[in-house]
Amino acid sequence: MLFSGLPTRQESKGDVQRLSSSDLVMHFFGQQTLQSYRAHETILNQGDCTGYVFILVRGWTERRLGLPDGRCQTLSFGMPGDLYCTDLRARAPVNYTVSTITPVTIAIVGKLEFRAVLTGNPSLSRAFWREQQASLAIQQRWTGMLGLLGATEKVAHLFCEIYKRQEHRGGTRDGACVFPMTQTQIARACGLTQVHTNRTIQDLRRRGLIALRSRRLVVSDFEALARLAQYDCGYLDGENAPTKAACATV
Amino acid sequence: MLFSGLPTRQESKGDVQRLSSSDLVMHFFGQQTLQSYRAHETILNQGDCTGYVFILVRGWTERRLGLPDGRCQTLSFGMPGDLYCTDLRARAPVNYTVSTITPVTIAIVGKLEFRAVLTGNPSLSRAFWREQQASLAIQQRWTGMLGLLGATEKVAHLFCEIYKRQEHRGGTRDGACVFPMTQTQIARACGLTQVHTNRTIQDLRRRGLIALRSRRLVVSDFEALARLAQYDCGYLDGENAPTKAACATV
DNA sequence: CGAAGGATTGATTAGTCTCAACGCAAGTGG
DNA sequence: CCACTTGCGTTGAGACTAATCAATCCTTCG
Repeated sequence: MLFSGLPTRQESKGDVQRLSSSDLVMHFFGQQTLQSYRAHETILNQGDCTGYVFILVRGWTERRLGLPDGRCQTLSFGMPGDLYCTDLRARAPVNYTVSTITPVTIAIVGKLEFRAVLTGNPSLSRAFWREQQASLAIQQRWTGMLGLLGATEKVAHLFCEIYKRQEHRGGTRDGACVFPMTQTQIARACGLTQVHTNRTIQDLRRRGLIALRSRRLVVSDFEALARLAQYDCGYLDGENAPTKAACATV
Repeated sequence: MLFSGLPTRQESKGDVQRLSSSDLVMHFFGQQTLQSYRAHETILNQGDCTGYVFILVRGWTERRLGLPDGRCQTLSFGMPGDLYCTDLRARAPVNYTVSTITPVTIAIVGKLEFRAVLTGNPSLSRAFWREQQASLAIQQRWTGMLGLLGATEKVAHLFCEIYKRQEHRGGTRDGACVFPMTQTQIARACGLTQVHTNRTIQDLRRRGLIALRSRRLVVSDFEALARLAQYDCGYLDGENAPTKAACATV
């Protein structure tokens, strides 16, 4: 989300905390390499060591964790502004695989250069840190969801997250947004079978909570969906306090 | 893990990447406030906004995510050296609850002060960043394990993780280590029922993979346990490359 | 128009949860 | 020192969720 202002250029003012003032942007956009991928290609392989940071500029990606026995689980979906390979040590291996869902453009910045820019730029540095905090928060939330929600709730939660993340960047209209993932990909993210995911989605449709067709998601009643999914959007931007959810005493 | 050298003082040399040189340590240990808790107390509440960073100095903690409906899921276990509240913005809310498993001592450092020290100290700053990366890696791994492992594998995976994390700080002897969590707490971490966790542990015992009694875990054959759990220790220290696990093509 | 990938349906099975007890050990108060 | 309490671990039976296997249908795209 660090560079979420880049593609649309709409956050450039009024939000002091976010960094999208053009001089910061230019630090990278003057010197970077852009690279394009088609859908269903692999950008990074689990175990790779690269000297670059990857900034997703256009398109959607999927970050997966592979197990020795071949199974794999999606850890997060990426959309423009997301970063990969943020471990700035020169030869740090990544412990996930990143592949494209749609056609994708990424900006590649050398880690050395990236570090140099950060060092000379406290506000960029702070934004970078915030970005990292947000990733961790999302990942924690995802852990929670997988651990304690049932199938319907999980899928609903994913819909909520994707919808809200797009709303943040102004990517929603009339309760609808882009949703390029197939049911198989949803399944991998929710730790379910593709078949069961299908039945789950049908269930959500029948209840009138969502519509999903031709790569678009329509959420007519977000509140209802969020209630079902126990979704709490507080974690996405660290600004709003999350609800102080009751939690059984240990 | 940032300050993992503190309690035992055994990493102070030879490891350039880790920071435990006493001058760095003193930055905090000269000025901090120490605070003690008994077992089963709450240190931080989901939704709290504090101006402090918490450094776990002694004991074990549990970080939980609570849902509106009261259910909760453990996100990670904390042991000496772990940090909480690393979002350095003054009034950032935490989106998890931290409570003690054993008696605990924590060091409390004001965020302003913490930031100031970081700013003047690139190597500490880098270590802090690494620490954050490690948390994210652990959280990703946890997400993966909840999503795709079965009950037995999950529990085995948790045992592997706890064992390895202690091994890193020299906390193991003859394949044994401290393990203060109850079966209920294990269950909350693995997204299982306490009852089912119990049967699962019995199963692991019967197979001769572990022994667990009076708050100690004995792992006679780590390799076997790791194989069952699909455990790959590469992610704990970013130094070793994780295995390039095969991952089905998208 | 045919091929391929994605979505849907049905029948069956495996894994996990739920509910309900009971056992055992450590700690507490009389 | 014993009776009581409390927390943790263990066991059993039955219900239910989600996985598996196997087709079939629909849509998109070359």
